[in-house]
Amino acid sequence: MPAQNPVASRLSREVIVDAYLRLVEAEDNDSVSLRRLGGELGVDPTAVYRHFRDKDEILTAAADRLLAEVTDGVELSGGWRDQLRDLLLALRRVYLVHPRALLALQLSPPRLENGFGNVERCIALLREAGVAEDEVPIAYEALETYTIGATVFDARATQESLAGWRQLYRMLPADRFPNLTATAASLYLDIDKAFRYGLDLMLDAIETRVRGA
Amino acid sequence: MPAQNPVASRLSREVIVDAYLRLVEAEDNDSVSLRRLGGELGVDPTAVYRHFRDKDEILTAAADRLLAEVTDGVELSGGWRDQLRDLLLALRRVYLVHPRALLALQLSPPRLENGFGNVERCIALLREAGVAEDEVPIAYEALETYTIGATVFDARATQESLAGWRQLYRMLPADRFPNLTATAASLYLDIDKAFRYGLDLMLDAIETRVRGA
DNA sequence: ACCTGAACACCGTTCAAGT
DNA sequence: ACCTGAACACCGTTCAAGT
Repeated sequence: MPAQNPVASRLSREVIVDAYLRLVEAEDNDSVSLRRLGGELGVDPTAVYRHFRDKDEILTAAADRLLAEVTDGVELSGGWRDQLRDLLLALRRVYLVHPRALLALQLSPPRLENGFGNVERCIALLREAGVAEDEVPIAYEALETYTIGATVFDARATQESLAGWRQLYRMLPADRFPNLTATAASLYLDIDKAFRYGLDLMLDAIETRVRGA
Repeated sequence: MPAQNPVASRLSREVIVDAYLRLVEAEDNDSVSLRRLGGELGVDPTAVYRHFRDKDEILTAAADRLLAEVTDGVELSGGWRDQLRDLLLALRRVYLVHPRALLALQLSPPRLENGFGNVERCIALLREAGVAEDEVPIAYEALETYTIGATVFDARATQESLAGWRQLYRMLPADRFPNLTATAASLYLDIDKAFRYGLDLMLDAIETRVRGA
């Protein structure tokens, strides 16, 4: 029985993705560099190029893993409306924590993996709701783009930046901005609530449409 | 009459912002570096630091100028619904062309400038519509976040990336993804139309609520 | 008062060399 | 087959020096 080479196969796609997710979670820093990733792995910064074509491919692999958790972590019950709502809120939760990795998905669709369960589910629920067949794609797109777009935008915000806007609006000349100055103090107090408000608007309107049909 | 120093005051905040917007418009490149900006201005790359604290402040100044154009470029007519719709579509148009500069606004609200007209207008229209006073802020937030978030997300997409997702979804195993494979060919054919669909859902629901009140 | 230019501390990525 | 390490071509930003 020959001695195992202790250096052989220390790295793998899985180990690299693990380390990457550990780093983004540990630091609220904006970005994880390959040099930091190499440090975390105890390996030369360029070693990961033996397993991934470029940095984007690492983000993509990480995102696929995260997306698979969306449907795993949520058990759906109730009518199509509640299920659709819970699914999109679960999607938001994942995007809130890892906006950067998940945004990488947009530009390079991953090959053949496991993160598509939530999309299948969403479309199935829209059909179940009775949305007209030719409206299903566009309705899905609207819900998806709202959820992802608004969430990635919200993920960038900080309490300071939100308070900064409130204060700026409050200080504006009241004669030229009567509505804005009056509303300023109530803005951006709960961005999650605002997201849910908008989602419910969309679901309300869909419900009304399928009832009328 | 003393000779003017030909070098004096070649640079100004305005000239720098002009050059910056010229560059982002000319190139579909991802980012404009300060070295390229210096080249465009015929000046050392670090000269702009005499007029702006950092790169973000340049983006912010550019964004403020763009926002002012939102209300300038659009003449509003009709009821609150049409006006609100036109205003948000005009906001989308500006964000589609300059997503990066406008995103800089989110984190550092500009001092005392002229880009807030559209916000004042939106809130005024929601009041005019008859939205309950305590719902106005959250309704505004939902509409704003949808418009900006979805648009910044859409601005990143390319015809190739959209086609890539269509094809990926189409190739998935039909037994595990019956709805997704069936819908795949109809997805992402017109993302502007999808945005308008979602916006109309929201406006429909608001209309229904204020009628019921 | 404003611009220059060297320098600093970073990036992602390539590629010949090691083992 | 996989990792190393020097190198390349970039970044944003600082700061002493020029005029």
